[in-house]
Amino acid sequence: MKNRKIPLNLNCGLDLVGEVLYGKWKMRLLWFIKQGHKRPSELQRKIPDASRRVLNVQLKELEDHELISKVVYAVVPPKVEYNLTEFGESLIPVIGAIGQWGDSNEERLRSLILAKPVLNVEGLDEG
Amino acid sequence: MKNRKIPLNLNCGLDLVGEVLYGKWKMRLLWFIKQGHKRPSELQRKIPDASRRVLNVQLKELEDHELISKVVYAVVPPKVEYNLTEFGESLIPVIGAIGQWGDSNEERLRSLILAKPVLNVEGLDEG
DNA sequence: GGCATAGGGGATAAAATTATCCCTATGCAA
DNA sequence: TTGCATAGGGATAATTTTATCCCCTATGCC
Repeated sequence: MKNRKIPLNLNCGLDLVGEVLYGKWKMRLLWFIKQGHKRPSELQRKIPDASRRVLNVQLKELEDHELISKVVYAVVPPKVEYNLTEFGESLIPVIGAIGQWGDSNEERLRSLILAKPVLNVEGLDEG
Repeated sequence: MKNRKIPLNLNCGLDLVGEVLYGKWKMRLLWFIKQGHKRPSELQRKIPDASRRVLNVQLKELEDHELISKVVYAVVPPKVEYNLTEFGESLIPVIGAIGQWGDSNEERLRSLILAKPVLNVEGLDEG
């Protein structure tokens, strides 16, 4: 999301959404914040597969895109809270729809995704 | 989508959807196919920013994930048609919701995305 | 001083995704 | 014979996205 070599396509709604929602952890972040997990450390615990650093970066982008707002409390140790903006809230039903489709088709998706075309499997000599 | 070094996360619906829908042109491909643009050359004309090769690759993945089906006619010059499967059809409302959110917020999104933090602008010497 | 907490971020490496280049094949038209 | 339209794909380069490493802030407490 820095200086791009390849120009952005911002032709249609899908392009625009992609720019703010593409990002491995972004939808999950929005979702968990919506569920009340507002602090960075909580989010990290909710998404242990992502490093703290990565979550920070993606949170920053969500903030830049005005989907979430950040409150920094002047206390020690530091305390930070993220909240959905109204704009971000309006995206929740969309994310909900995506997640629900995934949940509804969980088994099928899982097997499709894990099904790799059989090739060069050791032990399957053809000679 | 080949041999991955980093293991897949398939924890929740969002992860699963991501695996089949992440891909710069995939949602657009599904959408255009739904609208009746079924042949590769038509799709290419609809999405001129993507190369023919790239569309082929993504179409193949959509096919592998059973969201579309492919019909090859034994004619010359070659003729191919893609159609949404029932599974792919079920995804259309979701894509519709995403695109609609983007369309509804087009102006705001466009300015947010294009708004880059001012830094090192030439002509703004600070000394 | 050393440690714990809670949060941040620069630099760089690694991985994944996209794009580019160039080749295949067929029949018809100029 | 070259050119065009149709469709497909291997190999590799370029770009973008994620991940890793390591260090930083500030305060209170033992």
